[in-house]
Amino acid sequence: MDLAYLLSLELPICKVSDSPSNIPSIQHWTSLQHNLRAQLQDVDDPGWSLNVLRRVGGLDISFETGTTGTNRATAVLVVCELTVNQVNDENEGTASAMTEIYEDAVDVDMDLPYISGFLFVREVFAYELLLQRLRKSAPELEPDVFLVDGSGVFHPRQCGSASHFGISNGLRTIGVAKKLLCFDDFDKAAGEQVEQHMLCNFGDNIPLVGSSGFVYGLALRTAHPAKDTSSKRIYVSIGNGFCLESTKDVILKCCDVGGSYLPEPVRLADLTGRAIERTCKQIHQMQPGPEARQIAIDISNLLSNKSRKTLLDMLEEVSLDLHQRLASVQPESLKRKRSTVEELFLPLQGMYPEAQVGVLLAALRIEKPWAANLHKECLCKQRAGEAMRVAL
DNA sequence: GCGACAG
DNA sequence: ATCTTGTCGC
Repeated sequence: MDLAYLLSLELPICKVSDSPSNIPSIQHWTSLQHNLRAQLQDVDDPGWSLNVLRRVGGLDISFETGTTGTNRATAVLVVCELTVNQVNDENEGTASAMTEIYEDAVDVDMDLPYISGFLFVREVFAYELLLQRLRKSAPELEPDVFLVDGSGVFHPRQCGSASHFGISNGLRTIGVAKKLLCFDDFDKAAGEQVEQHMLCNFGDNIPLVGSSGFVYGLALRTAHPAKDTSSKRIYVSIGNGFCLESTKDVILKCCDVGGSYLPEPVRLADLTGRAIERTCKQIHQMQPGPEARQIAIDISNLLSNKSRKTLLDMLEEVSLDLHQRLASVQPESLKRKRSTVEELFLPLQGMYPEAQVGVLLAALRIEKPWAANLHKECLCKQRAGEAMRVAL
């Protein structure tokens, strides 16, 4: 850890003029990582096998674009279910696919800067919130394993954010990084060795070995050469609850179902976060203020693609002033069955009476084709804004 | 001494 | 993480 680098970030928790020993948080975080590392489980849970894998979670955070100053972001949890296709046109035994069965997003406010080696400070709090919300609203959908955008044991103290999240919450986790992390035991030279090594076929991999001999993880080719000619690979590491071999097996299973080099649940969480951020940006141009993010996230969380489409059609059919408040729209003017208006429009109006019609239309236009079959409970049964806004 | 460092 | 531009492929 380079202290000059840390100080140059102007951490709000310490003054730039402080001497290195006066950075309590860094020391605290470091010892927390050492404590957690001692509890890390790097062998398979008893009874684990790839055959029992049913659900896989993906966690990712997307950042606000454009606006300077405030550092807001959207954290997303997606849960996918592994489905075995009955129809095997080839002689292979199991052709499988992954379907999104759960999706949740929360607004996060990042006060703290990103510091290499301490990613957990920024991200794990949001992941824990998403976990609590999952356990509260759909405990039966809890995944068998969580894929975390970041690394696990591939870390200077062998406790990256994936391990941190897994150990703290007693979960099986895997770290999925898109870039190599370099530190004293796995330095730039070791990293270059790995990057130069060609990985040609799906599943090809080389270990990430530190100068101490410790195996931090794998560089893994996860794209099929026919589909993706680029040399993109991911760097996977044990998070918690698996050995490295099983970690690799789970990742490969999540990768050969989609068209990306990213495991499907992580890819979908990423797409969802980006879609929400795009919508936030559009809303923000019409109506500056913090409520824009909340509306975009609520609409994404609470309404299925189908319900959003219905509401959009309903509101577009009647000519409305985009600047008028939602509360001023007469439900009687909407050309839809009374039950449809009661289930969709009235709850929406109750949630955002003050919002401009144009803002709601923008939020309803969010595109998430990958979630086409995702079912959401009807709006009137949901409680709006509950625990959705957090400040980290 | 300088730059680089998962997201 | 995000911005950018062009390029390749379906």
